[in-house]
Amino acid sequence: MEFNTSEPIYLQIIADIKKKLVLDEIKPGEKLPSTRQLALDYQVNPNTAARIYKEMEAEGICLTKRGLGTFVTDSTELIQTIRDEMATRVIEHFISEMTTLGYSYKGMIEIIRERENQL
Amino acid sequence: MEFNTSEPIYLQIIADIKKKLVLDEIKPGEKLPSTRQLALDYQVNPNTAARIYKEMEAEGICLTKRGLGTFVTDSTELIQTIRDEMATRVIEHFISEMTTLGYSYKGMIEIIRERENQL
Amino acid sequence: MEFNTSEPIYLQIIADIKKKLVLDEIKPGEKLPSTRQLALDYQVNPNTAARIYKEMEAEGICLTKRGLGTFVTDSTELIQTIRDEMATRVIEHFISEMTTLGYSYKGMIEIIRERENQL
Amino acid sequence: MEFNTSEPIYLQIIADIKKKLVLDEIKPGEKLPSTRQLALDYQVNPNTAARIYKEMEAEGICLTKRGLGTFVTDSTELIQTIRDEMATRVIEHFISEMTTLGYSYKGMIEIIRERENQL
DNA sequence: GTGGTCTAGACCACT
DNA sequence: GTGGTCTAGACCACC
Repeated sequence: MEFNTSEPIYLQIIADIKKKLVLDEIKPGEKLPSTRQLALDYQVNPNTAARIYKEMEAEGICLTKRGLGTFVTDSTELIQTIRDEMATRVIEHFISEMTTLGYSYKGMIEIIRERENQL
Repeated sequence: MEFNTSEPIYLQIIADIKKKLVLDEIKPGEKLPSTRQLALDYQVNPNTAARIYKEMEAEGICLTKRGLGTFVTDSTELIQTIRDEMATRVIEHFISEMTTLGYSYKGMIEIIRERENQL
Repeated sequence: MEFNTSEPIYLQIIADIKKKLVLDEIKPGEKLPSTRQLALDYQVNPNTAARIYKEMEAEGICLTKRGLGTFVTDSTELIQTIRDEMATRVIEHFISEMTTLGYSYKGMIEIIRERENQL
Repeated sequence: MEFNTSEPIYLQIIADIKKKLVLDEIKPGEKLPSTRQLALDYQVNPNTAARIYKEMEAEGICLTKRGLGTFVTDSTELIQTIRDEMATRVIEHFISEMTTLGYSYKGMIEIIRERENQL
């Protein structure tokens, strides 16, 4: 995985893990790799890996069981909520940007249709 | 203008100026306020204001004439290009994100329509 | 290092670093000194040092990894490209100037030979 | 004439006039345009035009006769000297730059020959 | 420890 | 008056 230099690495990795969750590549309740393994997987500092689980735990996405490891939440509702939150953020950002660029809602829809036809 | 604490002030101001450019509130070839004036307008340090114009000049959006001031490029083509580039980047980002979140093009259009009706 | 008063210090330092790069005194992918260290090395303000790396990053010569430091690009191709671009610029400038001064290509070669013999 | 934004306009114009002198487009002893006319010719501020003649006078290239105007020196020797000085500066700059880029004298000659053949 | 940003204030060259 | 550069020193996020 390549990192964008402008956004914090740990946030990029969290976003990556969330995507996997949402796309069901990681199943609810599944065990996540250890921080050491995570550090190896993403080629980052173990401190950074630890921070990632800490942040995700604070968000309720995963929880750490002492001596067992870190597990994804088994609440499918929470996963759905995450998905919705992510989508809402993406959409609001999109509409706000396009509006300042002078696009109407109609124009946005049109341009998405165009893209679809280009496939 | 209020600043978001997470994004650098100078980038927020650049984005603001670009918006004005794209929305034709600033005309091609027009003189921009002096760095000192810009600093007063946005309540920032003159140094930060200078940085803004330097950055924009590097992007080709404006050019400075020694002792005279800073001027927006008079190339309407370039302005149009900037607008198109901005739009393209926004759209591609949107589609890529929404696709990984499991949305179809149809779904995206639908959700935009919903937003429109909520206004 | 002594600075020429007419050219900005930060540009002189950038030129110095580029020279080292081109002459292979700095290897591709190598870590550059921290901004604070660079400031000490060249006896300039840390701010000026930071500006140097920022400028070089904009040129694609180096890239910074957050919290780790600044690294020279590991692309030997890019370094070669930089070298070629620098050489091309220098040569074209030379030929154009000498031509307007009334020199022929033969005359240019002759004068370089003379200089060589003066060593 | 287009101006380079990084070098002072008055120096660029002086260089331009010197070229004309060296290329014999301006003859020794010839009357130069008035500062007002010069300002119009180059589309610059009259202050800048005045500065140009002042600087050139300091270099001995021209002299102002009260009520008559500004005249180029009629010393062909001086013009030759100017030509030589310009050439020397250009050559030294070239050799120093190419040397730091790792070129030998032989290499420089070769590359000039190549350029000649490309014509 | 690393770079990124910002403020404050100074000096300079150019128009 | 205009931008360009530089110093000094502060705070922050990141690794």
